[in-house]
Amino acid sequence: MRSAEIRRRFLAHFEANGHTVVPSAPLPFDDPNLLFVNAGMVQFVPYFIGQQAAPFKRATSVQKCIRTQDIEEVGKTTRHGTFFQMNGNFSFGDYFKAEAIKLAWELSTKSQDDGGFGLDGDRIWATVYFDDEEAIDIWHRVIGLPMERIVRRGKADNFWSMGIPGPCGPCSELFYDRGPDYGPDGGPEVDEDRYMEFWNLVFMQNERGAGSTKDDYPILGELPAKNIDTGMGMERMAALLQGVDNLYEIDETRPILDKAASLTNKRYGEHSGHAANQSHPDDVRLRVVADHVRTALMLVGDGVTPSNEGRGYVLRRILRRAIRSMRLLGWDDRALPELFPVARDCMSASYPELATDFERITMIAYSEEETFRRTLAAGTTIFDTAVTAVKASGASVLPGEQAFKLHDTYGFPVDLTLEMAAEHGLSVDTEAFHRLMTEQRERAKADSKANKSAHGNSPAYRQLRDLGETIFIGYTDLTTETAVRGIVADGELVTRAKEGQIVEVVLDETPFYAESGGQIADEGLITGDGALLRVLDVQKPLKGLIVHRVEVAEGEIGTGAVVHAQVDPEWRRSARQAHSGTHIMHAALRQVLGPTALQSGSYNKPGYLRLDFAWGSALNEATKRDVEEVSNRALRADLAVTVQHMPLARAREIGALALFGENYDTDVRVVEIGGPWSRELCGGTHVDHSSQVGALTIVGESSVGAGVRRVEAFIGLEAMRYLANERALVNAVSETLKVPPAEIGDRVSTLVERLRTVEKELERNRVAAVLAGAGALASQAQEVAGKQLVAVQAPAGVAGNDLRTLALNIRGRLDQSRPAVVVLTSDVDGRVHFVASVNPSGQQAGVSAGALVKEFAPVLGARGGGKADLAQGAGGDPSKAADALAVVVRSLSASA
RNA sequence: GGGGACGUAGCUCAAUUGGCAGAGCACUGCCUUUGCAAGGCAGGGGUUGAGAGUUCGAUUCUCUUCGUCUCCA
Repeated sequence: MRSAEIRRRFLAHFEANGHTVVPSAPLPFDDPNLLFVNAGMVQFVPYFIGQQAAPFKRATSVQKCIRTQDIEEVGKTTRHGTFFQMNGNFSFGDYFKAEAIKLAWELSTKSQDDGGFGLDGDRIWATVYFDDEEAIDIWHRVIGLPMERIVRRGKADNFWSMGIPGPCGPCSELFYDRGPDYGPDGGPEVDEDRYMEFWNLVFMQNERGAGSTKDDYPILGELPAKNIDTGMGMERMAALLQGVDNLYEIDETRPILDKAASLTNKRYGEHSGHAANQSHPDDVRLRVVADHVRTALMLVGDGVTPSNEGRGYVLRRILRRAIRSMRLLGWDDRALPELFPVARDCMSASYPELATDFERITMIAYSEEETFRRTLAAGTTIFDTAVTAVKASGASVLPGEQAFKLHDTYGFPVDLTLEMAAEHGLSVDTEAFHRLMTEQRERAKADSKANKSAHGNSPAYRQLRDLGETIFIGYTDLTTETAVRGIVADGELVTRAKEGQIVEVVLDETPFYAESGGQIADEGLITGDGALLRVLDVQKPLKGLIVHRVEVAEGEIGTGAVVHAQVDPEWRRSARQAHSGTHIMHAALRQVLGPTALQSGSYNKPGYLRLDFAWGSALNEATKRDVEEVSNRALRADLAVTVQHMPLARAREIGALALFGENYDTDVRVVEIGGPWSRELCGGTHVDHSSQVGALTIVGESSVGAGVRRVEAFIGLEAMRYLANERALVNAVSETLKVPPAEIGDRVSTLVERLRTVEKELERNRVAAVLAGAGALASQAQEVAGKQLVAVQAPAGVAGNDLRTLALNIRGRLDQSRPAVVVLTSDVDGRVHFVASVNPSGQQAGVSAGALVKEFAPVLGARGGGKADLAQGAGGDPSKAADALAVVVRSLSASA
């Protein structure tokens, strides 16, 4: 049975049993503590912890998940994959243990003809928490599972919590016996390879307290509303139903593996035993490729782009690991263009957007491979020099420091270092390498820990949020009378704030828009009770909590005070223009460049907007003009801006654009400009008609990373002012150059050209003037101790580099077969500049320009120095020049 | 968020305790040669990313800033 069919049957089974089908949340999730969604229940957490009322009693989903903690183990074992899909069913205070167990059992064992998975019930085992008699009873008496296939397990295996105080509870896991080929008898306690876990049922029934370790915490009491959270591993079920050993061999990954094998002329499984730990390194590499390529496809599909931090870094690592695994298999060409289309064909049955979005996805992924190839090329040269150095020193071990530096600074993977070192007959000090890696890891960890305790998720916010949601009325009103619900100073709840303090204030309701969706926070005032608060920033640290950072400009403010909140209307008007302008620019970009140019981030504030979008190359002038033209035509057309609320699914149906990485509620706000002309999910504040935006002018276009470009524009009055400025500038230049504006370009380039020629000419003349006296000075050469010596005062005003040129020229005029020494001084604005130069013959005779300078410079009271062939310096008293030159003569005759 | 490295001619890169900014390829001209990565000679091309500091003197050292690459969290 194919994975897509497993998915379909799963959802159908639970939908038929009263569950609402909820689409998968995007992988990048709106939670600072979570890089990616890593379990099916993540998007339902607010319902489980009671922060929000669940809109449905029962839900089911197939959730995309990513786990990278064990990325090094991928391919080596059968159980680790970086991407997987968790099929789940959830109950929020509705059905509990009996129903959950029954639903799971039914679907697992129902015959395939009847829409089930058709597993043999006699080969299913269940584990339960050791004292969960209720679950044991259900398994045995209701389902009919014999007692010998019900296994009691401890807290580590069969008790679930989120790792922090909150809901928790026992679990029950379903295992399938894959038969004696896979390992010894005896159930999951003996061998979890033969007995494969495929479904975990969590019975959320208790409250847990704080604890020190993973399974050391008190279980406090029973929850008032009990919940069910289950997870059936899609890949595991697929492996069972497709009769393959592991998740790398199911229908959604095996074709990628086969493609990699055929490219590299490998035969998968040729050298490996049946058990996972008997895998040949090539087989491990093939599995890594299959796993990582699929994961990367899903990540890029969900809007993640490679970068050097956060989510983007995880993606980069995965892509690069895939590429270098191919390299280790012997494939040096571009690998991703061969593999991504295969991965797309594997996954698009369940995720059709991968096919429609494929051009954008590959643009990002392939350009990352190009970047990596450049990195590898640079690293290889550095590697080669390191190897030559090691060989030259007669050693046979490449130091760990070298391997670490290659990895840390130049991004050259250590496994490639190992492989290439071996080709040169060298080993690598891996112990030192790992020590350095650990040091770096600890540095980063210590830092992030120090950072977390500093600010982060303050409990004060949580307390305030528990008092209820802040009501946002800013879509319709800019002022309101309301009460101060709480004040936070330095992360602590306080009751009062004095004049001059900067604190955070939470109100019962607010017209202030908190920064989100790229729109900057509102500015304005909060007054009342004799106090005047200037609003500096507005943020939403928790869902449903709006926090105003304010400066207490006058008076004092206390909790409970009735205040008047007033958004600056001018500010808001401009902010609305900018935000609507962003949508218009986005639509215009997609109209001109095609649907690939999808927004990946934005920022807008009064008068200004910035939009990042997926695109591989710089926009030329004509394209920028086109985008501007389309945008401004939309403004002129005076399109109506409308806002409506609808279910997320409906919004997707009508093609509303959703931003990557944003987490949307099931009920979303859709902003339309001219109906279908621009349709985006957005919580921002907008104008009523596009003409109110006024004007839009692009002022910059740049790159923000591989495959992402950024446009910046001015909006409304700012756009007009910008253009007016430009016009004034052009007029000024036109007037100065005395040419019409249209001819400025030509005029400037001829001017620059001419200036350059004249400067060259001037330079030549100056040098010629300096060198004019060279012959005369050279003729003043004297013989001192068998050496030619020119030690003279050059004309005044010949400074630094010119003096050097002169000295070298004079030196060139002397007999090169014999030692020649030139020392010149010059009076430059009351300071002496001097140069000494010795020809090669003179250096051989033991005369050093540097040493000479050190001898006579003190006579002048100056400093200088240099090398044997040339030395120079400056400073001191010009009247001592003759004395200094005399020192030179004495020194030369003495050295003879 | 923390660490490392790099910004030099159109491109790829040099420049030994701070002391004449170079090479190869590309470009222009001439010569040689009937051509398909030809040879010779000559030449043009630089604000050493930007700004400040230390110094007689900074591509080199220090600080700031911008950009690129990279590792870790």
